[in-house]
Amino acid sequence: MDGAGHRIEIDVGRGHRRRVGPAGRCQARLLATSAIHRDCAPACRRQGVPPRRTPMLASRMNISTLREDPSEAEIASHRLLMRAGFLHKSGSGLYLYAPLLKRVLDKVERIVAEEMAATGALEIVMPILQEQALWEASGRWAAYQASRTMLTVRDRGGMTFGLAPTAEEVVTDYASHVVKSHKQLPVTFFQQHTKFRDEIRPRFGLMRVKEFIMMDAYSFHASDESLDQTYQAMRAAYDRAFRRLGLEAFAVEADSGAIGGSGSHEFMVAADVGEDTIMFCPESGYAANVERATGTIPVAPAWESAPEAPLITHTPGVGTIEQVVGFLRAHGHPSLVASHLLKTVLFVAKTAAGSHSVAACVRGDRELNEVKLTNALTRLLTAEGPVLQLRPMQADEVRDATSAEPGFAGPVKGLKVAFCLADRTLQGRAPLATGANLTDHHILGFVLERDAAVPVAFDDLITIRPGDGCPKSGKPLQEKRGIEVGHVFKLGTKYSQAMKAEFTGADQKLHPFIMGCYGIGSSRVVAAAVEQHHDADGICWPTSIAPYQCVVVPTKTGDAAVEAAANQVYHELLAHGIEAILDDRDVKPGVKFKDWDLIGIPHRVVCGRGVAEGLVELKARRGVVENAPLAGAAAAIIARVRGASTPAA
RNA sequence: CGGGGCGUAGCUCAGCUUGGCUAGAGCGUUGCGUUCGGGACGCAAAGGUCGCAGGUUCAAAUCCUGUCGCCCCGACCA
Repeated sequence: MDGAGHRIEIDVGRGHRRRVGPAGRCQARLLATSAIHRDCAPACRRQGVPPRRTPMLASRMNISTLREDPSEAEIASHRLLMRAGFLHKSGSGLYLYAPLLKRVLDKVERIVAEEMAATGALEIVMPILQEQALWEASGRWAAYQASRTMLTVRDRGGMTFGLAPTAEEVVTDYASHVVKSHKQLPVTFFQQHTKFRDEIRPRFGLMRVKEFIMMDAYSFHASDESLDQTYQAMRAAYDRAFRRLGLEAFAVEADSGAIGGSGSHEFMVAADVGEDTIMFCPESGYAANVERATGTIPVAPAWESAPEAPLITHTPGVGTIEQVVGFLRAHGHPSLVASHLLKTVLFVAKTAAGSHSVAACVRGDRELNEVKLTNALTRLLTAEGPVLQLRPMQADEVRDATSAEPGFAGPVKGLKVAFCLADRTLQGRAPLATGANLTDHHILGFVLERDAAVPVAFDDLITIRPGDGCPKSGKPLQEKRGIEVGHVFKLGTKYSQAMKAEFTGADQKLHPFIMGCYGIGSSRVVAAAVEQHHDADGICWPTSIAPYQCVVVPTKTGDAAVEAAANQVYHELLAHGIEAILDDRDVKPGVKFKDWDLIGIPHRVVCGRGVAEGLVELKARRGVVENAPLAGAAAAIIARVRGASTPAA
């Protein structure tokens, strides 16, 4: 089979020169190329042979570049992937991967798979349709229905299925059937498959879509130490994979969200268009998603004019923090600042057992972090399972809970909520001002631990912001934006316990698996790579994931010497396993240059005016033009490609 | 789901306010010719149920009602 492939290539080379027909289209070329596609490439793929020798003529590649940006595309990756013809929108959040993108994605998946396999992980394929019963066994059906993340479908028999947003249930069920003994542990399974999430709002092209491709891995362990080892091995494998992918990615502490579990890190690619905010400390190396970040905040200056005892004060029409501060400063408290206020935000929290009203108190100058509140509530409500949904109270619910108009709530007499939490920075006996649960009134000189009319649980509830102290070094934290391209979780026994997935330990007793899970958004990696590697002319693919490594551009169609030179370089490259394109299109050179810059092929060989003197031009996508002798051109490109695709580890 | 915007040729958009000729332009596509180193030029051509449905009117891309879709800002996540 291999031999046949080679022979066909040579045929292409020979038939290539002869021109037939007035438009300069070459019949022999056409036939030979389609023969290759039919006979060689699929066969190679079937045998797992890398598609390295697939010859490619630009005239047969269905290149469809756009001169203008599609109106819907806002960020670079979306804009450029669309313009260069990598992507076609099929529906909102649904994309067709064009031939060029398929090649990029294949390379991403291949690198990820190699790094996973290098850790000893075993590749599998799981179904995308998952039975409701499995998800009920883990207890996640309700949560995913509540958040409406999972799209459900029904078959003709009336069975309900979910479209896989992730696969903990399926793989845990699998492990429980095939892993019986601690001697088989640890073991890690992974797959690279389509995931579906019913996104509230798909956006940014490939960045946030309903259907995407993700590598998801799941590890099973007999001990926490073993989980720790694999968790660290996975983090290291991610580092290697992202380096090979040409991405600058870094790990940050993260919230584990709906997946659950104890420890969790996200892998971020720094980008201004990223949807996540990261707090970090250059001093200590601390980095965390703002959903999760902790830190120290400056102590509020003393409020000197505070009353000794709680004092109900008429504050007509001032419901917001700014208004209250302004009013009180004008009425006898000129030194009062927002940090002297206690802000009470009211929520309704839903669990499997029902709904609860919740009051959350934070210092007036700080923002409440709803992720932290959700987690704090979940800890408080251990018996009821996790908080499935947290939403702010509507105005009429606020009136019911406080007997006052919105804007005057406080943890004082008249507050009717099931739970009251307060940020731990409010601990201590400093007097504050807070709503009086009475329209147009606040209470001044309020000391939370002395005067609260409801039981208060303290927890970390505020959103950390730049300038707050790093929890490790105490130095000011900084902020940046990132694209989440990967995530690692320690799941513990959350799923194995719920689903009774157990193995026999050395003690001859049954134990639930201790689990970890790990994901890399392969299709999002592609978008992130473009965000990180582009310029005004188009995409600049890292060589490791470029759809092709080199393009050979003859600038004079019809000039026999130029075409011969281009053919020679092209076939030399192919013969050495370089993924090369020959731009045989009968268009002006400028069109070719623009196209390849936009598409982002890393290396270019131009055969044109220098050919008469035996010279061609070499140019890296971001480099400058260099002249080289025709005879050494292919070798030079080969050296560049090889050098780039094996980065120092 | 709340707030904002948009649906007219493959793409980017004019036209709509103030209803009225055969619905336009640029890019792209096809043919012929001239060109040929950074998105050439000339000539010719194809391509539209103006998102869909209903209404008002002698007459609707244009006005009204409904509906569907898409995009942007906020709450979910790889």
